[in-house]
Order: sequence, then C-alpha cells, then structure tokens
Amino acid sequence: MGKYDFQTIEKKWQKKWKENRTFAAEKHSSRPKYYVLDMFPYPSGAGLHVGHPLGYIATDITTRYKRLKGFNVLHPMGFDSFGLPAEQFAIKTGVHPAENTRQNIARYLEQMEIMGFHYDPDATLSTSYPSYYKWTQWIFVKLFEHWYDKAIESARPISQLEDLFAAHGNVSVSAATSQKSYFSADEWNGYSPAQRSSILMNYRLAYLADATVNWCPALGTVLANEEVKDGKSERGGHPVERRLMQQWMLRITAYSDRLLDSLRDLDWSDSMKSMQTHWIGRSEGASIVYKVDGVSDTIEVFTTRPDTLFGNTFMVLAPEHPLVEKITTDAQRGEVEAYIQWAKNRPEIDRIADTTKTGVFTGGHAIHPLTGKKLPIWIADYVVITYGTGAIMAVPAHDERDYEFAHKFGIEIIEVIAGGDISKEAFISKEGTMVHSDFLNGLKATAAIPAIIRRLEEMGIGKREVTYRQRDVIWSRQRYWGEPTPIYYKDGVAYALSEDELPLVLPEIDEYKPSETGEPPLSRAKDWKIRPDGGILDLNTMPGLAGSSWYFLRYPDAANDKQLVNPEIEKYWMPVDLYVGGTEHAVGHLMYSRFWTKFLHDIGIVSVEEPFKRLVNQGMIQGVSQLMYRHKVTNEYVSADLISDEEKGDYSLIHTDVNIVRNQVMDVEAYKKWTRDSSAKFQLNENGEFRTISQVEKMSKSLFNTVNPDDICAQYGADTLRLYEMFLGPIEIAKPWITDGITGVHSFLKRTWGLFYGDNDEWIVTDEAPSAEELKILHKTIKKVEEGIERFAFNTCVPAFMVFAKEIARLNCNKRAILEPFVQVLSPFAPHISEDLWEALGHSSSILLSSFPQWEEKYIAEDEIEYPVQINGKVRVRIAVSAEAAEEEIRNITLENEVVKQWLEGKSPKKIIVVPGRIVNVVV
RNA sequence: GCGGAUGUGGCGAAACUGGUAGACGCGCCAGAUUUAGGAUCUGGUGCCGCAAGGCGUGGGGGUUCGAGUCCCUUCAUCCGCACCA
Repeated sequence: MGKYDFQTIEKKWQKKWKENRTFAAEKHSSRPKYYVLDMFPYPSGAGLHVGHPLGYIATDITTRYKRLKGFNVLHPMGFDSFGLPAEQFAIKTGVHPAENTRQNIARYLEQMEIMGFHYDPDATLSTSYPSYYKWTQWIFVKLFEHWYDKAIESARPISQLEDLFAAHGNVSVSAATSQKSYFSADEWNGYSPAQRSSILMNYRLAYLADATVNWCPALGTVLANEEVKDGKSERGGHPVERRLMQQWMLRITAYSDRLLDSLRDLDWSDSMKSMQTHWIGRSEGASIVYKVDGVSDTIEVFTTRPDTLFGNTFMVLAPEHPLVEKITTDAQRGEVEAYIQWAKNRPEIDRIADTTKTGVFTGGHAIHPLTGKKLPIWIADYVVITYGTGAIMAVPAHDERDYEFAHKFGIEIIEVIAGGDISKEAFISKEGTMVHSDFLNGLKATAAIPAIIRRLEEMGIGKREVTYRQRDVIWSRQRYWGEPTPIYYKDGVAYALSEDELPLVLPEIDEYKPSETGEPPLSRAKDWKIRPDGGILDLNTMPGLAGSSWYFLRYPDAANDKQLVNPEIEKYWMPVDLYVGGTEHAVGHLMYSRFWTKFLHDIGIVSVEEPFKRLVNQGMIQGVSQLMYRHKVTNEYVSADLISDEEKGDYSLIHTDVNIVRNQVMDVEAYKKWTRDSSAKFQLNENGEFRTISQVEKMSKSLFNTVNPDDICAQYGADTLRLYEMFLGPIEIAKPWITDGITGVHSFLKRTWGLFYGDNDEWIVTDEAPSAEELKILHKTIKKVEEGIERFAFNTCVPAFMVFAKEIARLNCNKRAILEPFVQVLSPFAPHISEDLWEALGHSSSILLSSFPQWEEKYIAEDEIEYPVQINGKVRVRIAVSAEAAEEEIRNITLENEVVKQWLEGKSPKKIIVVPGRIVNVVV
C-alpha cells in the first residue's frame, strides 16, 4: 500500500490555510451567517492536554461543514487572560503577568494549529489587552450610570431618575433598589450632593454597598459565591471566611425575572436550564410585618406559606440580624452573645453537613399580627441572613425545620391544616382543610393563601411578595491582574471616568502583593491613583467574570476602536448559533453573559435578548493515573501484584508518569531517568515486571496523567486525533482518555489513502461510471454523516466513514464519481488528508470552497417497492423481504401476523412498503 | 433532602421518529506474513448449549401485532443545589 505521509501533508495544509486566510469570515454578507463559538480558554502555563480539544474539534467540524453548506461562518478564538494564576506566578517569580500571559497564549495557538484548528484571523481578542478591557470598563460605567425601572422592565439612565426624584420624590418610582426609606421631591431638592449621591447608589446597576463577603485571607481578596466550594476557595483550596466590607456590586437581581423567563426558548440541555432556574430560585409568597413587644422596630418576614399564619408560635432571626441586639433582654444577653460568636466561627462545612437545630432565646417577643399573641423571638443559624429578610415566622406544625426546632426547645405546636399527624411529624402538604384559623377555617390551604394575603394587605401589614435565591454579585477584587475599576472619588462622591479617559490602563507596580496595611496591590501605584483634579481612583479590579461576560459581542468587530461593536455588524452576527463548553460555567459565566446582554439590549447596544441560541456542554475527559506501591518504612517500590489486601496499609500510593507505563507495566529504567533517581529500589514480580494500578481522575499535570496532543499528532497525525476524539463517544459524556483504540481510526485513514493510491503509491482513480451498488454506499454515507453533524453526534459519523471505506474497497472501486464526494464529506473531520486528496483529484482551490454533497433518496432505497394497502384508512405496513420475493413474503407475513391478516382479508390494504433487509413496520 | 441526567457484550459504544439489539472500534481467538518483537492482512467473537434451541438492553409491572426506545414502579451510579422559610 502507498504511504500515507501525514506529517508532510498536515504541515503543508496548515501553512496554506494560514497564508490564504482561509477562515476569515465576511464581516457582513448577503449570505446566511453561522456563528460558532468555543468557551475561550484561560491560557495556563501547562498548555493543552488531550481533554481540551474535544469541544474545539466539534466546533471546527461544524465550521467546516457549515461553510460547505454555503454559510458565512464566524469561528473565532480568544483568551480569558486576566486571572489569579498569572498573578500568583508573578508574585513568586517576579515575571510580569502580561509577559507570562503572552507566552502562554503563543503556546496555546501553536498547539491549536498543530491539531488543524484555524480561526478567523481578524476576530481575536484577549481580555487583558487594553484595547479590549477599555470596553469592559465602558460597560461597567454604563451599569453605574443606569437604574432599572420595573414599570417598563428596562434599564434607564440615572439622569432620568434624578428628574423623577426632583419632580415626585421616590414613592412613585418602581425600581430595583436597595433604598429602604422614602422621600418627597422637596426633601430631595434639599439634599446635599453627597446625600443625593448615596441615595442614587441604591439604584445604580453597579453600586457600592456594605456586603457580607467571602474573604479569603490567603489570597487577600474577596471571592464570588461561585468561586467558593465547600467553604474553600475554588482555586487553591484556601479557607474562606465571612466579612462585612464595602464592595462594588452588580444589581443582577433586577433582571432575575427576565433571566428566568427567556430561558424557556433556548436550545440548552434540561439540566443546564434547571441549574439556572434553581440558581435564580424564584419563590412566591408574602411578606408580613410584625410589631415587637417593647420597642418601636418591626420585624419583616418572608413566607411561602401565609396560609399557616395562625400556626405561627415563635419567630426566628438569623444571628446576624440587625435587631438582635435591641431585643435581647439582659437576662439572655450572655447566652445570645456566646451563640452569635459560636455561629460566626463555625466553619461553613460544618454548618452544611450538620443540620441538627441549634439556637437560643433572645428574651424578646413579637406580636402576632392577627391574634395579638406574644411570640418568643429566637435566634438560630438555620435562618440565614442572606435569604429573604433574615427572619422567619416559625410554624412548627407545617414546616419540618420549625418542627424539629420546636420539639427540641419545647415550643408550642398548633395544627392549622388538617390531614396529617402532627404528633409524629410536620404536615407540609397543601392538600388539607384549614382549622384553628379564624376566618380561614374550612378553606382548602391553596385557597387560604390568596385569602390571607388579601386580609394582610387590607390591614396594611403584609403583601404578596416574590423572593429570589439569586443575589447581587460582588464585583470588586483586591487584586492586580484584572480590569481597574473606572471610578474615582472626590469629596466622598463616586464618579465614573468619561469615555475618553478609557481605558484606565493598569499601572506598573514593583510588587503584586497587597500592601502591608492590607490595601489592594493597586495602592502601590502612588502616582497613578491620584488624578490631576485631585480625585482618587478606586483601587479594586474586576473579577475574572468581567471580561468573559461580553466577549462574544466583540469578535465580529474586534478591531473597532470607536465602538464596542458596530450596530450593523452586531445585528448580522448575533446571536451565537452554537456555543460549546464545559458545565462548570453553568451558573457563573453563562448567567452574567445573559445579564450583560440583556442590559446592553436595554441601552440599545445589542439587538438580541439572549446571546447563546444553542448550548452544548462537552464532558470532561479524565486521565487514567498510574500508581505505584511504596513501602512506608523502607521506601522500596513493590510491583502491585505482589501485595495482598492486608499488606496495602503498609504502602503509600505514588503517582507515576502514565507515559512510561504500558498495560499496567512500568518501565523502571525510564522511571529512574525521569526522576533522576538511580538509587530507587524496585521489587519486580516473577516475570521481571513492575506492575502498577490505575485510577480515573481529573487530567492534570500534577497527577502525571496528562496525554499531550502534540505527541499524538506526531505519532498518528492530527486527522487521526480528531477522528479518534469524536469516535470515543458522545461529546456530552465525561470519559477517561484511553489511547489504545486510536490504531483503529488511523488504519481507516491509511485505507482511505489506499483507495486513491493503491498498493504501490500510484494514482489509481478512474473516470468509470459508478454502479448502483456503489452509489448506494456513497449516498448512505453522506446521509448518515449529515444527520450526525446536524444532531451534534459526531461519534456516529466516524463509523459511517469506516463502513464506506471497507465496502468500497471490497468492490475494488476507485472511481472518481464515488471518491470525490466522499472526500468532501470527510473533510470537516479529517481536513488535512481531504485537502490533499482534493488537490490530487485536480482541483486548484481549497476543498472549503466546494460544497457538501447532497444525498439522494433514490440511491439509498432504490429497490424499495410500494404496494397499495387499504387498512382502516391509517395504517402502513413495512415488510422485510427482498424485492423479488415481495409478494411471497407478504403472504407469509399475513399468516404470522393476525392484524395484517385481518386487514388483508377484510379490506384491501392501502400501502405496503417493502425494504430489503428490513422488518415489518405497522403504524396504527 | 430537592433538582437534572444516565444504566445495552470483556471495554468505548451504535440503534434519530417503537420494527432483524450490539453497527464501528478496542480487546480476545484462529489463520497468513514476518528471523523475533512490532506492524499488516483474512476469518471468528452477546450469553448458555456439541447441536437443535433457548435467554438476553439494571429489577418488577403495564401499553402494543411488536418495547433498549412509551407509561408506572423500584434499585444503582454520576452531576448540580443544599437548613431558601
């Protein structure tokens, strides 16, 4: 067989694609557009491993396929290049994060090119480039300069709000706001600039507020909830504590309803939609105001079950609730303070793991709004300050948590919905009739809810209320390597930088750590932080989420220095038609991207409400680690098969490099060379082998289980790697990387080469006319591949290619009419070999300028025979027989199948479709 | 606890709208070639059985002429959220 020299072929075509700018999209065109996007990577120092390209291969295939189908395709790539690792690397080594980032990006691009990924050369960006983050800052300024009007469900300029205040005060303004008190127009007009500024802060979509934050002392910064996992920082695993700090926040909660509503029409997976729905956590109920015995303050609670109000026997406040101090009696003060202290220092992990109820009585009482009864006020950490109002009306009879609490502390339990047995457990169902509930008695619980809300509203002590689990997001980080916040302060008032002052470029500083006094790193830039007008710049930077929340808007017009994006171009390209990336961004990146898109839509920058029409989540490719047993005392390594279960305790498991292990046998000499430790002792088994054990875990450099795509490409070629990754299984499924099967797809490519070049490396393609059988094979293949790509099931395409190659080889077919369309169909998957064969077939331009062949039904099912069958007017019968024996078979089937028999005897059948090799198909 | 998903050979997996279950690849078996190893080629390979035949898509039930696919129920695994009032 001729030689398939993938090394030469792949280099040749990669160079050509680059030189010819093959993947540049037309910015604007009369052709239909298709926008394909990968979640852009953070360029880490470790480079890409075989897990990363999975999604990139899928989008590259889609890009090439859609181009063959005649679309103007945009497929860009950029880098999410602000972030903690580069900064920590800088702290350790002194290398500027920008320099480190530049090197890593270059390495990523090189690796991508080797795998045959080529992106639009004009549509590229990095979030840490000033030309890009100018617009990230610009959006922040816009958020600062807008408020959210709930009456028209849209963002509006702050200047309009000031006009409203000057004319009417704030009572009639329906805004998403943290402003609690009301003022008249006269009052507003009398306020000082600083007073007005602090009121407006409560309305801005980007605002300053005291927030309980996740403070990570080790990193010296605040983290978003999404960046905290089980009470530790996601990056680095450092402990995180709660602290009250003044921070920039984004009022994403203004958009909660819209974020929820428009989720419905998106082509996303159910689990992704459900995660987002859950994250927003909308729940409907009522808010009720309670008077407190002896003090003028009131307690406001939120409940989803106002119907159970008559069963309310005590109140619970979160330990952090501001009223706790005021209502605590002297007798209880010591106990309350001790509890608060304990709850505060209790690690987050314990609080999550241990759900037994704890709490103490404050000594204070609230007044039941309907019965006037005195209700004891407790504090307990099962009530959290961050949800609702941080206070609840406890109804032990009909809430599991309140039930457990009341039981433990001996508090009265009153049944108000009949149907359960409250001596045993709380009855939480709404299927029941109201009892002991005054005017609600006899009603169904579901009917009692609107009834009691109406009563509370009449009395002016409660109203219908919707609460969300979602909270506003903290947008300040006390870091260096991020976008500086484009804000300055003068006389206690925060001002945004004007557009021509952007970008506010990161200053050079000599050390990247926070200052000795605990101020952010930017405080070290002494000249930078003081403006000519005496204003002082904000010293916080934005979180990593900032740059990634809008990058998809920038690609289509990435070089524009006048606008975020040209409106014409934006209108043509948005939304993204296909977005591919991992599930880890389910609630972070995707939520904020949707939020920013909606905001930019409100202010007229973006034409769409939703940025990502279709989302596909690729599963993570895991590594198969190899581990050795090392004796805890002697430090000798022992072959795994020599160790019994009882002995395992005497050994520790040590990771070794997967690249020196084959079939669970490690090359001991290679290990010594790798570790530069020739003195390591090994005990081999009787065959002279050293055996390891394997374990599936995350693919990571530190576990020595990474497989480098460059190595695979050097050994088998990029086309083989691409086909193999697609062949492994559905993109969405997580699976371990096993290189073993790769020879299968590699020999397919060799066989394909052989169809053109024969055994002696001589061109053997002929112009003979194809046979019916050959055409059938070809068209079946085209159909299968096309359907596979459309369904994003690339794993079903690869076998279709293999079957084609096998069957065509069996027929000794080397006819151009069959092979040429096949090369076109194969090209999205294995572009290098396809381009080369395309050229050898005599075409002077790239295969990407050709078209995707059309499959035709007549070739696929040409000997399908239809027999008219009349069956109750709506039944079709499909029978498995050869064309010749059709009538015979129908008779046989008739005998076997009662229903068919009746139909054939009773009425004349309407239609029977006979497909050779297929079975009876009856559709009723 | 709540929400989402997934269960098919020794393994990765096909079977899109109900219609010959296990395509394709790995592995394994046999043969050919090779000095050997590797590579390559041909044939076989769901399970039980010498065979005829029987059994098979986590378990149990149901709908249907027909169920991996639809419905109910149960178990197991994975992911997400988690005292959310």
